[in-house]
Amino acid sequence: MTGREPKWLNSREMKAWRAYIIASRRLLEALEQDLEDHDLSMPDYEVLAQLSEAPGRRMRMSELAEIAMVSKSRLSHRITVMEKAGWVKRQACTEDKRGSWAVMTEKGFRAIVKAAPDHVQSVRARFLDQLSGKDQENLAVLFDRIQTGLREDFKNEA
Amino acid sequence: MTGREPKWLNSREMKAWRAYIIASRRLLEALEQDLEDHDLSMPDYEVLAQLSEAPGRRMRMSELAEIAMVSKSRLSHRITVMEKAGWVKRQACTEDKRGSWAVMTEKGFRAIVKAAPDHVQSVRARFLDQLSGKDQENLAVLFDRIQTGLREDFKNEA
DNA sequence: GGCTAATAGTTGAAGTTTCAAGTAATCTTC
DNA sequence: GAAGATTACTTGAAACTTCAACTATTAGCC
Repeated sequence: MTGREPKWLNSREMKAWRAYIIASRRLLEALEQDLEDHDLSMPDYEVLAQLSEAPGRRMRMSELAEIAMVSKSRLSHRITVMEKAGWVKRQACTEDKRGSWAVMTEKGFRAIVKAAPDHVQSVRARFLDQLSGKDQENLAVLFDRIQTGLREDFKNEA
Repeated sequence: MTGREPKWLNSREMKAWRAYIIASRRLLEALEQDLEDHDLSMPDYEVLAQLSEAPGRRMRMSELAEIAMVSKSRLSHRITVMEKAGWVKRQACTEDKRGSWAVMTEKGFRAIVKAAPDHVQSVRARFLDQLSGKDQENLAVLFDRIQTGLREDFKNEA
């Protein structure tokens, strides 16, 4: 199928990959743990943060799913849970009757406003503070490049 | 609780953080998808890869959980599934009767040997090839630093 | 030895995510 | 204007993860 010699990783490559993947896993773990104080997971935080910044603090489900990088199905389930928590409400969409709005409640807004500074502080302490300004700039370039590279499917290339 | 001014992210910080977190999510997604051809998730791959390199291709559950970075409970469940797939077997540990060995079967070994080159190729194409040698070295340093920083709980510092 | 504490691992239940299928409305096109 | 395709979203079931509780064994200690 993949007719390539299995070119193994050299020491430099191995170090880069392992440092990245292990640190990333642990970093995410730590950030999730920090957020637990606010009864939030990272994806849930992202959903609420995006919603809080949307005009009228409401957003169509599809758009919210896209921008928060979760599947539509997952968002739907998650919104159901958040509705029970009283953080959001669903509202029928009159312009397009197939659609529905996710609308942030006052309670939901208070929750995210309370969580946000702690989360930012957590990101800062655990990630940004470990990097110099120059490091941060370099990193942004590298990861933008990686993301761009993902658009091509490497298997379909000669 | 956290008596700090909510120091927000500046543009440079925001770019670094968002580039990193978004690219990472998508990268992981892509790698997972590549592995699907072999009916493996990344954590399962990690478990089997570690097992395949262990002496006698067997390892105590606790050690395996630790080295593959999964919880003991999760590993136990996962091994149950892998047992059904015929990739590993559990074996009672005679030295310590509380313990048990996860032992890789020949079939499991063939599975990981088949998956490994593709996975490495996938890591290479999607991650390493986007970085120069110097980039890779820098990255290893940065992420090692981040990981080290995680050991301290930032909330307990003045 | 015998008591307690710690360790190794499993288990079942509860919560979460994914997947495929379903409903309902809108768009397309002839 | 009606058939067929597409879009928006939800749903239920299956698979997976987490969590707390549980069994069995070993280690520490007086």
